[in-house]
Amino acid sequence: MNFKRSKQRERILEVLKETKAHPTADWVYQRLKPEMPNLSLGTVYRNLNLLADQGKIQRMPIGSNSDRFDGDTSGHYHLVCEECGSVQDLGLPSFTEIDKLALKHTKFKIMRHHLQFYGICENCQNKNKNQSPKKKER
Amino acid sequence: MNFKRSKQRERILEVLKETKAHPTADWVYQRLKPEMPNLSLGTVYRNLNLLADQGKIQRMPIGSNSDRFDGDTSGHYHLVCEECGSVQDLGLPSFTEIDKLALKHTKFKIMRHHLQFYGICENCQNKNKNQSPKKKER
DNA sequence: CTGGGTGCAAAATCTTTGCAGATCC
DNA sequence: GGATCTGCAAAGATTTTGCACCCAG
Repeated sequence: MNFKRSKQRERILEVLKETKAHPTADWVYQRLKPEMPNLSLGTVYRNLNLLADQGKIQRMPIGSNSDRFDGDTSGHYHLVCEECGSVQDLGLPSFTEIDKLALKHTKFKIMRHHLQFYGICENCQNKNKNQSPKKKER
Repeated sequence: MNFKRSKQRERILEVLKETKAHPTADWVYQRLKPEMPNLSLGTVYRNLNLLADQGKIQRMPIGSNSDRFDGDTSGHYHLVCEECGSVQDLGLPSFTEIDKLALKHTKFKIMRHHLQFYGICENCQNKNKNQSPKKKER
């Protein structure tokens, strides 16, 4: 494939690099819509997929309703709040030894791993002191 | 909630306990359709969600197009083939210490974690010796 | 000029849901 | 008998795609 540059793709990548929000396609779309009124959601999807295939961003398997993407491609893990669905980075580097350890237990050709922690974020912990729990994130 | 038993729910749970396929809702539906011709996909979804909420099965965050479920709720990790999309269990118990380690790095209230390895399964490794790679599992 | 990229809208997937009738206790 | 479940079909939500036009190289 011979890629050309496009303003849209460049901005999408920039937005992902700038934020810590681990956004969905629609979040990126809403974020860019004001400055690019003609932007279409289809374009956002196409470029997110393209960038992920090129390894410039990461698709995140957190099991939420919609795909999320991370502009930080360094090895790191994620905290997923089961109350509000938010995602944060864990300040802990990826354990590269895990792949080697797993290799010993399978004939699978392991390339990488993803690790997510599930729980309740600080914000929701405080909220719940006064309120009853709600919300169900699939 | 006051749950009643239903033939459908029982069979759905049994099917999940019996298989190693980490199936999708549709897989379960197709599997049961012959013996329960009136079964509807909506019922399968409802019961999978119910069983997952009750902790009798696990919803798997592997980032595939459709949700997958695991009837094995013991702590264990998964191997996801990026070629064919199949999922296998890794013969390695869950590292419970990981949660404690992560706790030290965040105020997040961590309840559990999920770990997936991505790569190429044995089957696809052999196939690729003669063929060109194909397929793209989102 | 020409092949990739975009916008738009339609289509494709996957999942949930409202409702009437069936089932469980 | 009454709450819970199911089947069915319609609706929702998310993501992909066909096509005509646009733009980078």
